[in-house]
Amino acid sequence: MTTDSCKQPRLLPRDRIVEAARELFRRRGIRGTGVDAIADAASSNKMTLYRHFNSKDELIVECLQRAGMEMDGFWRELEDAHPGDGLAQLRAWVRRIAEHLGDDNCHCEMMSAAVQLTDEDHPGRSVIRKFKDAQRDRVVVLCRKAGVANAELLCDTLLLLIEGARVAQQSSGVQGPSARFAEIADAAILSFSGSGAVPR
Amino acid sequence: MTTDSCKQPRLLPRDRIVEAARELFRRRGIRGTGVDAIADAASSNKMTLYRHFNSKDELIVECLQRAGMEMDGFWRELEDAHPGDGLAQLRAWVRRIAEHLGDDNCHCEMMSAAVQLTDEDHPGRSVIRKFKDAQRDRVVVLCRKAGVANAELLCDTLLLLIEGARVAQQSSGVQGPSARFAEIADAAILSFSGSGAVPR
DNA sequence: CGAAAATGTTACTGGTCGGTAACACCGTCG
DNA sequence: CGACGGTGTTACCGACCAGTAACATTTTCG
Repeated sequence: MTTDSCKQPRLLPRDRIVEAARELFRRRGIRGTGVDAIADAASSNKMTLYRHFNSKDELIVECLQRAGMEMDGFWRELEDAHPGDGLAQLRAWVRRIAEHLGDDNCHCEMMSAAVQLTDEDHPGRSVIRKFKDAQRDRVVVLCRKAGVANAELLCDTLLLLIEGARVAQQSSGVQGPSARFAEIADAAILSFSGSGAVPR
Repeated sequence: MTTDSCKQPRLLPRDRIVEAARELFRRRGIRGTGVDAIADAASSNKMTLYRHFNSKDELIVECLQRAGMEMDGFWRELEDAHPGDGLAQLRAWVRRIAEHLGDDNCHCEMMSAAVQLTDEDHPGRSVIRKFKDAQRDRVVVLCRKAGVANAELLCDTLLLLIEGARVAQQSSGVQGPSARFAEIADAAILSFSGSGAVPR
């Protein structure tokens, strides 16, 4: 009856709960999702949930950490596909983000959580903060490897464009400004790398 | 006791309620703010609230509409300050957004609501959508007036950068990528207007 | 003034929330 | 076999939620 996605392959209850929570948080929002609904969607129950997590907030933290780990794997794939080539990795990064923009899971858990976790002291906020800082470091290194003149500026430009594309999709739909994200981001990369070590 | 901001000048109860709601929505989130808290903050009570609004959702809609009207006034100021000069209006727009980025009220009510109103059919979503569409139309007209070659592309670039700056501030704080928003947006305007009908 | 409208007060409903207690079930391993 | 750890079930708690009813009070205005 429930729209599940992780019951068949008999994952451990803990993993089913986390994945069910992530999906529900995406669809209904964090505050709009009750622990009962999470336990149901995970084909488990509230008691098992609270045996693994002392509170809903702890579960939220785990969800964010897992999302961060998935992104880490994502970056590793890029490095494997274009080893040492910062420019190619940047381009591939932009392309894959653009591809996922329309998905139901568009990898915007961090962004959504950052907006929904209004409490400044929520434990999830430090997870978001650390992830974003690490992401920024990674991207700026790629920009340097790509040989662009002002690596920090291109880095922040891309980060703003990406976050903007994700949130603009929530506001204006897929036909809004985010539809041209790939085009815009590519142009940014080109303009920065073109003025430095110019390709072709 | 309560951190009010609109009780002294004895506004109408309806206006006090809307303004109190907007402030609480900003600080605690929409789902995290109860109607009792809104009525209290407005130095009013739940009954008067429900005499003016049939539901909390109606109040949310009114808050979004009022936020949109404030932005309209904002645009009118820009037109008055730089009549007919699209390029100057674009620049002033970017500058003022950058100035407000650090504020507690950074004019991101629409964006926050777009993320928090997870229900696709929530009446507030159409308000957001209409506002964003109108904003896009306005900006693209300004870009054309500014004489840039690809007005639509500069328009969407700026819109993505702005939304990105606002949400990046939630994720990474004021010292994150959004700190360089003005610099980045100015560079975008320059690169577009410089390559088309070049000034000077 | 006096009536009518708007506002305030209290108390209540039915539902949901996060979180817990007590107990039953079930597979694993000794 | 029996003990045990992980899991499921039911019921419950106090707090909060959106929304309403009945009544008292204040404000507005003819």
